Amino acid sequence: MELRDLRTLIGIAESGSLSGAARKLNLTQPALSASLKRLEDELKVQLVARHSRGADVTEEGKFVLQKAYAILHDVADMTTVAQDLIEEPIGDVRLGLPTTVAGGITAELVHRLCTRHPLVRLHVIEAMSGVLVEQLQLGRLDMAILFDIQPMAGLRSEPILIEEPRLLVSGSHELASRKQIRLDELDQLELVMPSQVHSIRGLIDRISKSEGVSLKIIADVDSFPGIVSLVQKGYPTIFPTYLVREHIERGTIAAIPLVQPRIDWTLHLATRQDSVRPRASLATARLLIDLCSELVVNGIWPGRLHPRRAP
Amino acid sequence: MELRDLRTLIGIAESGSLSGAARKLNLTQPALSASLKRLEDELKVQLVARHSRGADVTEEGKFVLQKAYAILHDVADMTTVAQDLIEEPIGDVRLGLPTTVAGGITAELVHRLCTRHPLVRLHVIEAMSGVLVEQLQLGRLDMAILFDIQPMAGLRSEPILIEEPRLLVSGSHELASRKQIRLDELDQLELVMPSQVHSIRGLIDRISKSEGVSLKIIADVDSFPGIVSLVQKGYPTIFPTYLVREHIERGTIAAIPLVQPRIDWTLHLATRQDSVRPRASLATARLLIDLCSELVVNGIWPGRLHPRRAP
DNA sequence: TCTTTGATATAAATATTGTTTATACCTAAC
DNA sequence: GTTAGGTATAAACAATATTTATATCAAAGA
Repeated sequence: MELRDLRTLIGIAESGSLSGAARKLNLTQPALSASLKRLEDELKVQLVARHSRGADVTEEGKFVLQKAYAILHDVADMTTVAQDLIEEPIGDVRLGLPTTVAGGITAELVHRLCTRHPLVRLHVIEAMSGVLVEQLQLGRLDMAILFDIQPMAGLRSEPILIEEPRLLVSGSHELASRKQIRLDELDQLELVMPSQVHSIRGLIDRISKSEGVSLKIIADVDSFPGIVSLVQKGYPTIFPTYLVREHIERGTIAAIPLVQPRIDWTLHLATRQDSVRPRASLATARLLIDLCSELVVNGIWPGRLHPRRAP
Repeated sequence: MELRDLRTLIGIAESGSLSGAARKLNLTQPALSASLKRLEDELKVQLVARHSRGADVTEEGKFVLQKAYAILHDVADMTTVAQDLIEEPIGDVRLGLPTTVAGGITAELVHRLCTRHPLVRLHVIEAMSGVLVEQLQLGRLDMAILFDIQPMAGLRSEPILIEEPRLLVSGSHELASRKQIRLDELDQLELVMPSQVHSIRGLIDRISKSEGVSLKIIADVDSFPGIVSLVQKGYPTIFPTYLVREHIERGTIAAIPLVQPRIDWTLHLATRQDSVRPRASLATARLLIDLCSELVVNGIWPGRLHPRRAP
């Protein structure tokens, strides 16, 4: 089946005759006749009742007609999308970032976006991964960085990079000089962690359970500065290192790689796909991914590029 | 634009190369290449990045691809609908009927449907017109007979017949022998009527207001048998005559045509259009319309066919 | 009633368009 | 370097949609 014949059907429905449709579509009447016949033969339904004063769409035809309109409407949508994609990006973009990511990239991203795409206005919403997924689905966000996302209708997601969280201890902690540490060694420590609504906590809980290690978590702290100060006071945590980079450089916090098992997760950029004017989203996504890749390649953001991004 | 090229794009996306898509679509690689070029030229966007190891859909291409899937999905839907239309009708049909219609046609409709389309199960829901519209929109009904409907998304409606309500008085009433009556003569009478949620009452109210006639309605009665017994006790009403046919023949109720202004309304059959398997609905709709037309033509149902049904 | 008008159907010729064939070229992998 | 697997391009070819020309039909009007 081809769109040509659907356009024919619509033309006939709207003009009430094959000849009328032919005039409207700049074709001859036999061409219309043949086109309609093609469609009817393919669907094996009589769509149009021809008579000497014109032609009427049959009851059956009206059902098919309805679908034909929907299809051609979507086709028009598609060309609109394509048009939009080649024009200068403009409009609002609502970007959701998890706490552990937002602090490190927001400023630079906003700066680059202003420079490269001055007509795009960026709204950054910082929240937990779970909240971001919800907001995305509700349409309140255009895109978000998420952890280990599963495919969802209307969303397209792309892996960006793989992060390895580390054991963070204060610089004066007895473990501070360790080059690596096994998960089962942690059962002696009094840890602080974010609560289970954070995906990192969920991951740690799952892994420690499957490894048969019981961690002593003495407090759930859903505050990044709170966790940092607790680490410095002697309560270790397992956390991505990006945001504590300065502390590590100053030596006030040590970040010890975890081995056996190795723990990592993938950061994805998930984007809503239903927009009819997606160019602003697309431009932002590109800058965002470029920025993240750059930070990782330059070693500023500890982690490695996802294989699909750096082959 | 034609579907051929959209299929090409999807094939390339799914196989990761032009040659792969060509194999899958039973075409040669240059044909695919040309098809893709056509699409890209038309949309003026590069959809696929070609390289020596295959081809990747670009970011822009993914937006277009998404729409392409939607379109071809709808095309598949359309063929399903068409298939359904030529097979033996089967399934459940939920039909909504206003009170003044249900009593007169339900039995015969069920009987005919059982005979002609034994695989179709009919559910008749009797309710007020306003309720029926709601239920239709909510998807709880497949079709309904409604009064003076306005076009709505997802519904197709077709006029069936025009009813003229009459003044019903008891056989012994002083007006019982009148051949016709003007609306302004009714201001002396003590009337009963259905409440304003019924469309007949809304119509009467609008007309009497615009004609400057104030009717004395002494009770709102939302019960058909209630109204009939009140008429017999001496309180006239304005009502369709179909359901009181027997009373009229026995002379216990007289039905007096209203003139100046003439009052009428059109009964429509409204059908949901979003079903993927509409043949049962369609078959039922046809029987229903045939039945109504028959009753009108034979004079059993007072009214006249809509001009579009009886040219 | 006969003619005219405006519609559709059909067949053959034509034009367009998509497809294949043949070839060149590119790049990653061996 | 050679090979394998990919894409691009041009010309020949095939398929198919379109036009032209004609036949047919039904309703409206003389």
